[in-house]
Amino acid sequence: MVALVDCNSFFCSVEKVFHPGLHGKPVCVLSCNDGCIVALTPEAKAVGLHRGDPIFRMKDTVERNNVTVFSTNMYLYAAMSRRVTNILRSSVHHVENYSIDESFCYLDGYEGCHDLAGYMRGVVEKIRLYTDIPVSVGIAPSKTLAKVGSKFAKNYRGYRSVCMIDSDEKRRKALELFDLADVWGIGRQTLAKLNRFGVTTPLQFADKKENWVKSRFALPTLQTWMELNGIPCIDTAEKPRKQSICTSRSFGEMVTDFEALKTSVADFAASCANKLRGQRSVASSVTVFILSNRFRKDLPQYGNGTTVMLPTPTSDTIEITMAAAKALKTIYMEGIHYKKAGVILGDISDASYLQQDLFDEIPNRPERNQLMEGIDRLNQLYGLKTVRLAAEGEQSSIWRPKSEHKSGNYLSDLDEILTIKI
DNA sequence: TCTGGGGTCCTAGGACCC
DNA sequence: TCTGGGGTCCTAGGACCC
Repeated sequence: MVALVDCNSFFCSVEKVFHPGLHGKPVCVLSCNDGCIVALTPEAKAVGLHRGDPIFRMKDTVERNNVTVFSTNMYLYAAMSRRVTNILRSSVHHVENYSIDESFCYLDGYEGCHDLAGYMRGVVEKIRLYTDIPVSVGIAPSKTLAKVGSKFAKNYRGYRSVCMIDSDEKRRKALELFDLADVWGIGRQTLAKLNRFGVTTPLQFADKKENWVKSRFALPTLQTWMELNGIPCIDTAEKPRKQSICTSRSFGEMVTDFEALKTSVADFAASCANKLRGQRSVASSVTVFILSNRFRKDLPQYGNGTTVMLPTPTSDTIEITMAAAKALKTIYMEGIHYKKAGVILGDISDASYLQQDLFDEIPNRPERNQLMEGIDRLNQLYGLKTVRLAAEGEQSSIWRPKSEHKSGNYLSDLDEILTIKI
């Protein structure tokens, strides 16, 4: 059996930990640049807000219902996520971190000595006690069914945070009541296709013959079908190295000037290089893309991207930033109001396997690597971007995303730790 | 005025090889 | 008269996830 542990409205729950008084109140957290709603509490849903709503359109609803709005604060959420994961790892032998707010716990070996649901309820209580984050748990023979279970646990109090699907009757009952669109692995396209064949519930889908599914759908949908029938086949093992690393942002204000655009691309390139070194990798290609504002039909639209190859695989910020600048020059067009840009590193490999290149354009590579290590160490000690390239521009540049409702770095900045008066 | 960011996997088709 | 079979690798785009 496998358990999925899912944090309820995770980003909102984290904000609520540090803002006592929001309990039971509508809260939502915005995407970068204060754009759309990405997380919201049930109370916020109840007043008519949805995930994905652009916040500027919901201003009336927000004001009328006294909804508390937060800008995104990923450092805070990541720090809290690590705490939750640590508690899980201390409770269950084999834990796989699947996303910032979800983990799979493999319960092999726990069946004999524990009542599984009871055991996991203990874990839920521990997480609540130590972090104040509410979680929901689904337990089932496959991950897809565990996900179904966790949704039931979240939506019905009677389960007391843990829903176990451990018999065929329970499985069929759950799949009959569950929304097909909410099944893990069924996206919009697959849902529409299933509907065209008259399949409208997960149970109807699971009850189809294997050949029926095989002849109409590709492998991923077949796997979902197997999982719904209790046959585990989806592998979510944590990948040691990312195959591509991307940093992209929408701009706070639209950018027309090449130099301003260049500083944004330099900033993104440097972030990518930093992430790359973080996983001890090197990259061989740098892709830069730029986009105008697709919502402004009154302005000329333009979007383009290009990839440059690096002569030697590298994780050097200076080299990567220069390559990105070169790429940008070839796609920049004057007279466009740019809204977004991004940098993607590709052809990633392990830094330790890197062969020395006789014709390396950087003769003092070992020293350059030491320089990067030094920069990383300083930035780790004194905060991100404390030491950075001049090319990355001012922190006040117009392209920096808006973030008008951001809470503090309560878990990572000594000056911002909350003071509690008793 | 205003609309997110970062990934993975799969597949079809083309290019190329012997 | 009339043009094979089997394979790999790469890439772009689609679909999905959080």
